Amino acid sequence: MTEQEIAKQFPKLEPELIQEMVKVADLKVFQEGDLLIRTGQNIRSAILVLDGLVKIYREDDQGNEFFMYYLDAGKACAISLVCALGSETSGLMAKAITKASVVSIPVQYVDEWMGKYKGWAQFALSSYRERFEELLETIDHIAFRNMDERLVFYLKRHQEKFHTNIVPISFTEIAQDLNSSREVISRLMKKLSEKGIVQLHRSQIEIIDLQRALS
Amino acid sequence: MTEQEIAKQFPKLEPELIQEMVKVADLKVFQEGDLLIRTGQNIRSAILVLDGLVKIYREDDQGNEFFMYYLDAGKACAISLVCALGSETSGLMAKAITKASVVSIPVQYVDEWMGKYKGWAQFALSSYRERFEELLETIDHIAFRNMDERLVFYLKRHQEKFHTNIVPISFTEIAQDLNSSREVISRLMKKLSEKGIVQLHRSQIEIIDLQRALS
DNA sequence: GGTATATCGTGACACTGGTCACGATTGTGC
DNA sequence: GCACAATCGTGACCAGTGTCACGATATACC
Repeated sequence: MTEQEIAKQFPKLEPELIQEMVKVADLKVFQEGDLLIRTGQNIRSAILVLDGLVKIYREDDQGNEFFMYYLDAGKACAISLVCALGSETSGLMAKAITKASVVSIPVQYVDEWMGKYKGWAQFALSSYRERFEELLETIDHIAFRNMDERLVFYLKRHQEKFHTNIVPISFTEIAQDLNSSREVISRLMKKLSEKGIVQLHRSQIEIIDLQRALS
Repeated sequence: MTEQEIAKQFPKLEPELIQEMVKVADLKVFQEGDLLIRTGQNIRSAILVLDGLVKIYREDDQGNEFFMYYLDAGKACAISLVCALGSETSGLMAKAITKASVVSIPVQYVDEWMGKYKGWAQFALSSYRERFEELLETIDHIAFRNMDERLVFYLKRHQEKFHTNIVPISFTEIAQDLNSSREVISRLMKKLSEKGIVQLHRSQIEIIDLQRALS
């Protein structure tokens, strides 16, 4: 982990802060499918994503999981900041869906740097803000929208984060992410393909034109 | 607005900060039913609740509103901090449900104090954290629970915030808050009263024993 | 090639919850 | 008392979606 690597993804942090970070933080590399944060785990470090993509889920006591949002390079897990400060456990799960490098910062520094480096405080705040907005958007969808609209939104988010029209995710996994069932996704996907919005292939979906879903 | 009043509700803020706050902030008093924040409004000040109770809603473009949480004395509207900093508009609505006194802090100070007063930065962060947790809890309910459980949770929150077993809210309003319909609430309430969990009176509900709802 | 596994399609059915229609009850203002 | 509004109850119906059952197809591994 070099200062350049961090500075590139987190340009708003002060050089001195980055120097200190290199000294005290760990670089952790996760492989595709690895869990960064497990439900119920006591979180002891804040997490900044240097590279790769991480999926954040909410999990309830019955083991239902619900996809909330992606974190990519330059983003921080707001929940890890929350829990780091409070030493609390969380009902959250973070999973690497590509190979991912993250900077892991021990609890005490998260707090200490808040007063010491203005850039850090601003970074933490804007992380909260962005995650907060995403949560609100998520609430909108589950509160006000039907499954068909939510599915389109799901595909759209994937398209935006991966910059590709190929979604290599099985219906089963999509169903889990949306807290639905495979059969429902299957039915809705059929409708989307009939409308020419997507093309279905085995184990992957090709997005043709999501705009058309508005009609 | 005196320093004592503020210090009483916000004991963690530095005396110097409170002095400055008295100088630059406004005290606004809202009557029951008044809107503090309107959907789509550009928010120009952060809001701290000194007294009374405020209800926070999410509203979508079709005018559906969805109750998220209460703010009481000593709490801040995290969204007003968000939007204050970013000068953005929000899809949110804040309504006074009792007579409420709030401290209204112009945008520029919200940001300035973040570096100047450690107590302020910590207060802002912990506001985010608490609101974030509440949002997660809200997501749990709409994602994983049925309307009957959500209704019980709604009553429970009211009981906790108001410290009373009398809920003076019409079925129509509860239905709006839960993004449901009056008839559904009516049916579920009947079940709850048959189980002895609540007693129904005109325009108000008496909570008898919410614990029993678990069975 | 053959077997196991993952993935997907689909019809039948049930349940939750939203909508409609109508009426009953209670409170309010005159 | 009387008109009116707000509140609540309830039956009928329907749409969305979760569940079950079963089969079809593709992929992976031996």
